[in-house]
Amino acid sequence: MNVTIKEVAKKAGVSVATVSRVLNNNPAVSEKTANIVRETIEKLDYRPNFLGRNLRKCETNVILAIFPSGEYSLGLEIVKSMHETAAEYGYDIIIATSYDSSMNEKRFLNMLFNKTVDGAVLMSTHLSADEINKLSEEYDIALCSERVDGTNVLTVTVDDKEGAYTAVSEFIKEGHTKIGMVSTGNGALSSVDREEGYKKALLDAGIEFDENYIFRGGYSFADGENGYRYLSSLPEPPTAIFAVSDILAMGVAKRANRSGKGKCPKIIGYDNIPLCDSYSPTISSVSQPARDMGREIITRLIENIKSDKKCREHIIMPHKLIRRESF
Amino acid sequence: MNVTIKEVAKKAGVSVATVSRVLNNNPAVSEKTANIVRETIEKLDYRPNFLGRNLRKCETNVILAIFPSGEYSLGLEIVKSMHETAAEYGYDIIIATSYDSSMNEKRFLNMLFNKTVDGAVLMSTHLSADEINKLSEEYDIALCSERVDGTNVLTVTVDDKEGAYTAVSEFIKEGHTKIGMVSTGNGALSSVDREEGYKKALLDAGIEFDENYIFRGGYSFADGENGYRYLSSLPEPPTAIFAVSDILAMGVAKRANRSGKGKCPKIIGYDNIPLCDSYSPTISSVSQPARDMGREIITRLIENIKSDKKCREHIIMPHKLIRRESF
DNA sequence: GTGAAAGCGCTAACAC
DNA sequence: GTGTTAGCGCTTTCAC
Repeated sequence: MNVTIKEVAKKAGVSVATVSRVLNNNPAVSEKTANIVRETIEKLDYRPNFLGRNLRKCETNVILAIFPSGEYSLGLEIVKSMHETAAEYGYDIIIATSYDSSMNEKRFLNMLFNKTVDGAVLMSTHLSADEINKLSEEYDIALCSERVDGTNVLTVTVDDKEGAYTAVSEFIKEGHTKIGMVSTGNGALSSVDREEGYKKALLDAGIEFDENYIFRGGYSFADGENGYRYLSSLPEPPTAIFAVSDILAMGVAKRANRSGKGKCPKIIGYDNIPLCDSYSPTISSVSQPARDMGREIITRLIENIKSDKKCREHIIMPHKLIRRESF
Repeated sequence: MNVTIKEVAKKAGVSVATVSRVLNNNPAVSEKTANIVRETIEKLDYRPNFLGRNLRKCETNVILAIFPSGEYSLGLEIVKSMHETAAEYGYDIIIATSYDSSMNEKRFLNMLFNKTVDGAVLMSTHLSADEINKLSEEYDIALCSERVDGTNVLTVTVDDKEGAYTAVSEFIKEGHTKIGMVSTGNGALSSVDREEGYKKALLDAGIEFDENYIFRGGYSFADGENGYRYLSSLPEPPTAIFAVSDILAMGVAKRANRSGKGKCPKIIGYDNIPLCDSYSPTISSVSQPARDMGREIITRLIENIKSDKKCREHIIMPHKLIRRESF
């Protein structure tokens, strides 16, 4: 067993309470005794056991971030920023990857129930609005980047509809009228919202919406490739394609560049992941302010954890279209 | 406060000891009482508080994985596999990203000292061999994918020298004699070893080694681009380039494809990350068996944690050259 | 098969 | 300014 607070107290000739006070920078201890204690701690190479502290305080200073999958690059950016922000407040982030399985997700949420973590950020979830609301009554949770209809919990998202609207409007501004979209078919609200934005942009420009111009698949690069294959096989293939993620856009770009069929369509992706700058061609994208999102969600969540009044705001962050070679 | 084991005991008309036994599937409790307890647990929606359990047992069933950075794709693969393996044993993995800073690394290692985690896997480290050895005397740690000279701890790596040797030998087999290398200059042993392999392959084929054919930079895509710029500016530019990571190889490929200068060199990367299949061109690569590495390291580490004899083996996993468009 | 009770390492109320 | 002491929620010996 390790050296405990008791041994420090004994060796330093003070009580455990005093050692604890020094440990927690309690000012009510004289400089002199504090120094003795600190020296003893040093000498004994004492490290406070957080298990004891955690049990006593019923808190762990750890926040769980549930991630859909390792390939979710935007999420990595957000998590990085969450890490940094959390560190400022003395919190740690632990990442759990659900691999898009609701079983995994529930397994991880157990960490809330059994007090292993103080709160959780869901970066994507399979829970229903009801489940989320119920969870939020007892625990500090937040949704990040993916809103869920009918929930009343702290949420940070970008306005997906607006983002898509901006992208498609840019296409239209440059004269495109046959505009394809590569979306996902799993009912994720972010995709649904982006489809809304796509439709609205067409509508506002007096272009008729044609369901055939939307391809719906999964999230992978290969899905992007399939999207291009499908769209380019239409009788009147689109001259511009909007994809709901950068990875999808890259899949589209790869196939488009190789097809040799006529002119390559213009492409805009979504998320503005770092790879956009590196891919060949570089990919235009609707940027979500990952850093700000991470900072915002963690700051608020920690406030919720510390105080007892719960902020349940839905914060919408601004987006930005970044133009690169693909458009 | 939540419902505790005490309340369950009271409600069920048994002692806390019995409830605890049921919780831990201790067979020494009669089916009948067990059922009553289970029903009560259900009824009260009782969730055991792990903080209590952890303190008592002085273990958390959590393993820390220290990651160099979010961009380390092979690491993501390994971690995924670590997750899965750990789950089988009832352990969780928490990921900490050091962003290649030794300060962060030390901060995270505190989790070992303060008992927040039962063990740690370092996927890359700035600690010295001495520090690691010392750490390993008291804590269960393991090195994964990056060995450190002079350490005596559980380690899983691929043979970097061999992997590089294989790649470069393939180039030679196809008639290349001017072979460039894009390496890193930070002294990481994996890079050093790969340079050794590169040299040995040349030597064994009777090709003279020329220091000018090695470019040393960082780990990023841009470093790969710089590597190509440098190598292609040599009086006799290489016809084949071996890069110590896939991201570097992609940077090389991007610049090479765009330069228009003569014929595009053949390229082989390292790690075989998923993006190799998706990049344009697809990238040939030396594959590290990420899944097996993750499984191996976690299985052994958990064994070490549970038993008290420490396996300190250095396990070397086999590599494989995957050929794609870039070679 | 079950219960009483000690104690894991720590913090915080209370007393002095 | 410092010490005493009562737990936080759980597991586990030791009785019975």
